[in-house]
Amino acid sequence: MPNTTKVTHSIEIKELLQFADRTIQVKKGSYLFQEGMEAEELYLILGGKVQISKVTQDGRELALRICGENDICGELTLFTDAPKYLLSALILEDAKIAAIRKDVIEKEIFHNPSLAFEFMKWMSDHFRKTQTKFRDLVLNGKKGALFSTLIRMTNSYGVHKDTGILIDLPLTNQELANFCGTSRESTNRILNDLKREGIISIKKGKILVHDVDYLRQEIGCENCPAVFCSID
Amino acid sequence: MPNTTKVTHSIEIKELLQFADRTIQVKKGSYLFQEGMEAEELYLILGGKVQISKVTQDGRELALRICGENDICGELTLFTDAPKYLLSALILEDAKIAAIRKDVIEKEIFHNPSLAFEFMKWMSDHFRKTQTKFRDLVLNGKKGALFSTLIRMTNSYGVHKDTGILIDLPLTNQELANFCGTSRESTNRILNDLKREGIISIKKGKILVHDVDYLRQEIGCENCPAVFCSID
DNA sequence: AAGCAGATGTGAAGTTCATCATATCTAACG
DNA sequence: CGTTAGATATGATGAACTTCACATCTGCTT
Repeated sequence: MPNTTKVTHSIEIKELLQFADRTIQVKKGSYLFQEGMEAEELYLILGGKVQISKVTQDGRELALRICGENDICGELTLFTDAPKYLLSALILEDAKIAAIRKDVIEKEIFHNPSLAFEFMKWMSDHFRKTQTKFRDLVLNGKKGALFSTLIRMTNSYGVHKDTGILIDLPLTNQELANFCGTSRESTNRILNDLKREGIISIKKGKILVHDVDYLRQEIGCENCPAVFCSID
Repeated sequence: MPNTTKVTHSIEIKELLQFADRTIQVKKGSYLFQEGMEAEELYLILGGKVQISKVTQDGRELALRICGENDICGELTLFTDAPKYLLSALILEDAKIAAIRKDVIEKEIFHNPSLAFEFMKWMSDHFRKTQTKFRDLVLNGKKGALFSTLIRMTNSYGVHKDTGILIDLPLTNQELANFCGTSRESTNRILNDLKREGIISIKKGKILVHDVDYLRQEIGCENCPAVFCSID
């Protein structure tokens, strides 16, 4: 029975699009969904940026991901009868988004092995990203949390320049702090240390990382493939 | 096309057993697999306990899960061509374990929609557990990390007694600390505070939690279903 | 019963981080 | 161009946590 032939699968995750119910345009600053809202759809981002985060009872915010083109969000309640979103999705940049009904996706996955396979692969990759990210946060202190976040952002939204990698997203200190579970002030101090050491520089709210290797080394990065080391 | 009929699925995750290559007995103290080993199988625990953890370059250990009967481990490299285990699996209690070849599982999932569905459901649940656990670690400091770990252990391995819930696992301070990313000393101090306040007591290396609600309240627990709040 | 190894308990000192306070910078707008 | 709101920068203070050191306890072995 065991057979080493590789299973081949011919579709990609963005082909979920064909099961979309509708496509929507959402403006920067609004929410695609919020914690506690009835969860009946999951979303495929066609353009723009969406930040997924969790708000605590005492008003702090933990940012988890920034999704861009071809990312999926709102997937957490699939395969359960949990009726409500667990996280909130804030639009960071005007976005075009396909909405896919949960029941349709579940049914489709049941009948379409290629889609099921591709979706599982996505979940698996997504799990690894999340786990390694949190591992960095827990094991390397607040500095490590920030370094890890910066590295991931270079992998997801980095643009290569002569002098380093530009993270092509406008980010305030507070927004970065939300990804790290730190205070705005701590984030600011660490960023300034990095500036003084020439590791990064900041222009117009965007961070240019001159020396990613320094950041990697400081958190004992094991150079896992970039697909598992991203912020999306 | 959209149809609200609930998809029904008739198998459970333990039916993976039918695809097992072999069943093995593993002794306490040995490793089922270790980081960096060639990963060709995933495992279904039939009995005993297995702790999954990550060892850092500087020798610290972050414990992630304790798996018991009907749990799956070694699943992280499924659906990728990553050839090596990313974590280590230490046997805490003599275990009986079914080994299932990755290529067999991938193929089977491709051809068996019920299995695929059930496996996805497992992955989805597992993701939620992991994410909420880490959220607790990051948002509520080391004390919150320990409280969260204790709560999860009562859900996974708790036995109800007159005076509270007994976590039926022998755990040293160091082992608990490894789950929280803290030092042994900090864990010890927090545990002693809890003892003095009558929240817990410890007998023969096992923790009896008298007041789970106190722990829940301190970390702003949102009372999610126990299936998402466990340590396995 | 004595001895030993591993686990627990706890003070003291140092580091990391959050919080509060306040000053400065920057971009947008009349 | 001056005003203003929001963002950044930085000192000071205290809380949280780690580290080191050492004492004590506990269960196991001979």
